[in-house]
Amino acid sequence: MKRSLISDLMKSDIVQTGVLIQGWVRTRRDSKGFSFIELNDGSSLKNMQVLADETLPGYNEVVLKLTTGSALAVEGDLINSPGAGQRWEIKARNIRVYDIAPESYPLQKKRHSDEYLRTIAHLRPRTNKYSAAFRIRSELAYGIHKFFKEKSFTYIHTPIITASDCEGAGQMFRVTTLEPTMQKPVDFTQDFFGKQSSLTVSGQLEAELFALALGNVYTFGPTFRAENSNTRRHAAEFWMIEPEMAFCDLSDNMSLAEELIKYVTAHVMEECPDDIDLFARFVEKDLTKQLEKIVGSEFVRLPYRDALLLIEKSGQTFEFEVPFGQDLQSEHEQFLTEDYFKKPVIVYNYPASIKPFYMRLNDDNETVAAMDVLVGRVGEIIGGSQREERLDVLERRMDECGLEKDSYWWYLDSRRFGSVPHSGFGLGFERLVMMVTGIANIRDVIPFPRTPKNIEF
RNA sequence: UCCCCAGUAGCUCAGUCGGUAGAGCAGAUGGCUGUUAACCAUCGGGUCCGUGGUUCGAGUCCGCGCUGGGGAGCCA
Repeated sequence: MKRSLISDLMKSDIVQTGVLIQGWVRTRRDSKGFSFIELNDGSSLKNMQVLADETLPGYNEVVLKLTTGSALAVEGDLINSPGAGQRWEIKARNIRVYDIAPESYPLQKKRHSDEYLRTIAHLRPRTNKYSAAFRIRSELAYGIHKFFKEKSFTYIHTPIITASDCEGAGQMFRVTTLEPTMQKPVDFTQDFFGKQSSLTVSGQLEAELFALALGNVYTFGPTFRAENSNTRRHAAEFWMIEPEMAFCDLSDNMSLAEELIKYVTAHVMEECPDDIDLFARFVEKDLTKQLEKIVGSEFVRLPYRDALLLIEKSGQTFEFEVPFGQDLQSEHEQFLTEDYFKKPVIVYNYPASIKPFYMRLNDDNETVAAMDVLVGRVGEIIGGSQREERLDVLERRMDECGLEKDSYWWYLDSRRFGSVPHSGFGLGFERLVMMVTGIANIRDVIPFPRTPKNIEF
């Protein structure tokens, strides 16, 4: 008999005889002469209520011994449930036990704290909240590919191991086959690649090269930062989406960022209504309103200078002041997105001094064509810019940043041979999942999070 | 890396003024009921994070360490 998914059976219009479901027991309730078993197979939040009668073979030895977490196959008939609370149930004809979970099974049929579930990350996808989170994560990933496919972007796989150091994005993890040693200097000519190499902190530079060939491209892959960040929004290994578009200026870039966020948000609201509803009820009370706002309103576009003025004139007391030339603090971002505009805000034209070399210098010679998309609760979800396409300006900026130009010869070549205006950005995938679900900690939106001092599982 | 908070039963947590540990859930046993995180009764269950100190006496006070969380910075 072919296995049916509980999610499909729940949508059935008719009673069905002879169906097979397989899954894990969430709870069992006994009555005189029969038991109810709630079975979940991960296909959706919904459990199938299984009616197990005492006439079943092995009822006393098997059914009455079933514990939360046990694995079963149930053959039976899909019938209308006479009880309140569910439309369908399965009257079992045969129950096959794969495994009885012992009493040491760590998940109970009650609410656990996120902190505890993190210590059993191998089992937490069996809970409602985490199964919902990871179904949404999957659907978001699909939505992103669908968006770019519909816009005729080409999906590029940029390298994960790289030799380009200091791409402007922080500390990198070393990749080496050399034995660990405290001895210095290390002779990297003896190493696997004959050169010092690392895990990528961004696929952007490589994506730019492909944008200057294929027009519109994007990457979607893992990214690594060896920063000692201990916050709810940073992980050492995370996934990033990086579109890169030729013949595209900062304004087009912002438009695409806004369109992408709206598209994928609407996509999961459409495809995962039950899962979203769980988060709206139990995790972030305001979630539905927030998501509707994201999908339905125009994002604010605010030059950096104007952002400073707003913060100054707000009358609010902040812990930090923001003189020109410094980045906005978290509290300022929160003020803009949560208090003042109450919707996503794109801050652009930042001072060149706080942004990396590849961002295009504006005519004022002081700011660059950078943009950050800020959303409530999560903060910076996108960072991007128009890229510096003028070779002389780019080289000057690299000098100012103290970069070794020779090792970027291939990047600079793109400005020598048919250079054009182009733009792109990086979207933090985990932060997107946080935005859409209301989950507050990045460690809870990635299956097995990597953070400082944490690499279990 | 800096600042703040927490660590007590398998899980969630209470523990007063420093006087020797408790509830709910989970588990086991029995009962009841087309049940809905079922319900009722009984029972078992503790390295009070570790370490040193103060004290007649420390879960409780103090020092150090470990782990977790929140905030800040770095950013996606």
